[in-house]
Amino acid sequence: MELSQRKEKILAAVVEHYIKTGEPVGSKTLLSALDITVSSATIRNEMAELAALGYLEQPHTSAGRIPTNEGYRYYVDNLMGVRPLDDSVKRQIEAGVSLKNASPEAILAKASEFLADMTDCAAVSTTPSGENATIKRIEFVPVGTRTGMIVLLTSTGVIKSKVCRSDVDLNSSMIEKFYNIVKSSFLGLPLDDIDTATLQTLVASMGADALTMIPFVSAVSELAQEAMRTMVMLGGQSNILRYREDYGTTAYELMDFLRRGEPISQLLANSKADLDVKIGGENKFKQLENSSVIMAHYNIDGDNRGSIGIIGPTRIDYASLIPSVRYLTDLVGELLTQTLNED
Amino acid sequence: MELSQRKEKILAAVVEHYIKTGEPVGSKTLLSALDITVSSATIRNEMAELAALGYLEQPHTSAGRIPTNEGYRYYVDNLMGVRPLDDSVKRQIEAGVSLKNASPEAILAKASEFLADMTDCAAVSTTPSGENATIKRIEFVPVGTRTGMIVLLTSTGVIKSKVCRSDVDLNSSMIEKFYNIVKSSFLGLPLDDIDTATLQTLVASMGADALTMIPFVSAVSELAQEAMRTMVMLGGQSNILRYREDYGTTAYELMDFLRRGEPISQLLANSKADLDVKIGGENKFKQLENSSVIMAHYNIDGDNRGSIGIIGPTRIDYASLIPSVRYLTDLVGELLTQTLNED
DNA sequence: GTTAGCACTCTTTTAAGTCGAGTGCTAACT
DNA sequence: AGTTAGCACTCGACTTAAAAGAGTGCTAAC
Repeated sequence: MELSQRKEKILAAVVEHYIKTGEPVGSKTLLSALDITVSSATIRNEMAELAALGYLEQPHTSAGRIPTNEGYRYYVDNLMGVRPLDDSVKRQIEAGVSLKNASPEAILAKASEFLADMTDCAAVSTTPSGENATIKRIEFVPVGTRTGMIVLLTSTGVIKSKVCRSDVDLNSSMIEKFYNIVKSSFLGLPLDDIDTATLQTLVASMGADALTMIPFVSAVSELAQEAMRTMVMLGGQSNILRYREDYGTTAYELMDFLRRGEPISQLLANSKADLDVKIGGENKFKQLENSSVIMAHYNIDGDNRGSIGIIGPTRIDYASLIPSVRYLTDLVGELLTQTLNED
Repeated sequence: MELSQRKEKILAAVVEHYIKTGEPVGSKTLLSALDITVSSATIRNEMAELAALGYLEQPHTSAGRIPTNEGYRYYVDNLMGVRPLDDSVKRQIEAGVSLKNASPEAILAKASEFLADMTDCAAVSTTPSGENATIKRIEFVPVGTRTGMIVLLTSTGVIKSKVCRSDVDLNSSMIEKFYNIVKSSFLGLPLDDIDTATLQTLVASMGADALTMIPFVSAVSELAQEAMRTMVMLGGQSNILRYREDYGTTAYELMDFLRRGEPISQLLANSKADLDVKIGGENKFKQLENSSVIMAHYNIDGDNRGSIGIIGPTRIDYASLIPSVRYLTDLVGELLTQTLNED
């Protein structure tokens, strides 16, 4: 659908004004905001046509126009000027995510917290997917006579630990056996290769040692499960209250939706594009009917590994927020790549 | 301040009715809720006196009475029947906090989440204070040619890890030296004994090895700092919206207050009593002017170690929530004690 | 194709009036 | 002295009416 240049100008102005004020915008307001030398009547005509095309709508007969989801979409796809980020903003973002020697979880948690503060939206991020991760290292740290702590380190830098309780007193030969099993059967193994079937054949192959080793092996398997699960980091839920009246659903429902990480991670994972903007109903979830999501993927070693995004009202400031999310996400990707390659 | 038995009965009825409905309660309503055989006029007289004493107040001239903070206080201290918990509730709580082989952090996070769901309030918990914790174990896990991961385990079950980057390539003698230092200088040491002064004397005593060992030692010190810092676990922020109109401050301010863990941990730490109820302005923080906090301490090995609490409107249901918080907190204490002693 | 003008629509604001819950007070009663 | 019925009074909540204001759509002229 091609629009005349003037229509585009008007649509852009409506979107931008509405984003800024939250008020329906009328023909006169538009006139002063626009550098076009036409009368308000002309603008009214144009707006009527834009409304007929589905880009604008009226809350009620005698109010100004507000963009429809399609209007926003057209604006984001064709009209929005993607001005490059200000250097000061860049530096601000850099300062916001830099964390020395931190774990991936900590970096991502910090990133969503910071992004939320910066954008006044709720922000989410997911930890790197465990899909292509392998087991890099497993350590056993004895703690008591029958207990020890197993520490698992993945190729994506995730570290998980778990207390493991043996059925008999520990001794050095057991520990040695455990390390042998680790070496022969776990190290370098993709996380998602560890399922009950492979575990069973492994246990079967251990013969007499099986009984004493089972707690260790199953602990490792549980750790692998945990390490594979992508976690959702949430930040700035309180910002939802900032634009309360813009979210169609009640603020409560939205917050509740965010709290359950599951749908969020689905939301973020479903998008294939490098940077994705979902406007209103474009999201599958009805709780997000009146919300927009701006999300980007970060890469580790060039591999698409996880996402960072913000959730705001549909009248979110796309033009300035999209570059910010993009920049921050790239930065986090670099940071994570760097952290992991130093290991 | 001693109140006549009838006044107490009336005060209790007002408090309980207001807690239940949120509406100011008048003399006639009270009459039917009370098993006293007096007229509404008598009740009015009594209520007027209770108001003069500062236990009740009127939102406006022609409305019923609501309790003042002093009224709630008197109710909580003298009137509230502390009926023992229902067995079904107990079992529910037990199911809510039980988590096998979990870290203290996970247990506490789960506990506040569960408590929030159960009480419809926001819930908080703090991780065990590092005050009396000692270093139980330190492990070095080599990961790259110059990097490794240091894992620190405290006597309170906290596990922290950090990447450590050496200035020169790692070799086994360095690692051995590190373990010697750990053994002689760190193991068993209280976390709060590790300050820059002791570190400096330690480094000084190492002579020629100082240079290569500094990254390791300082990583250990950072880990100790981290392990000592009590963390605040937050749950059920969205519940704040449930009683939005009851919180004097805006919901936003309150959520924002919760988000910064610092004041919360101060709040919880400041109370010395085993179980503490702070009503409205009794809290130092102005964001909590119209909120009540019910908090309890959990003990590990009989030692007061951390707190769990809920934050709700002043018209929170003290009588039934206090025992719940108490029970859950005790349970968590037992669980943590058990988890730690098994190690 | 553009524009001035104007009637029309619909929300928001303001004002006024009514209703009702609940009180405080007085005077009588036990 | 304590209790109670009765009643005037207060003040918010709700209803209705009217006025104001913003903005449109349409028509007719340019």
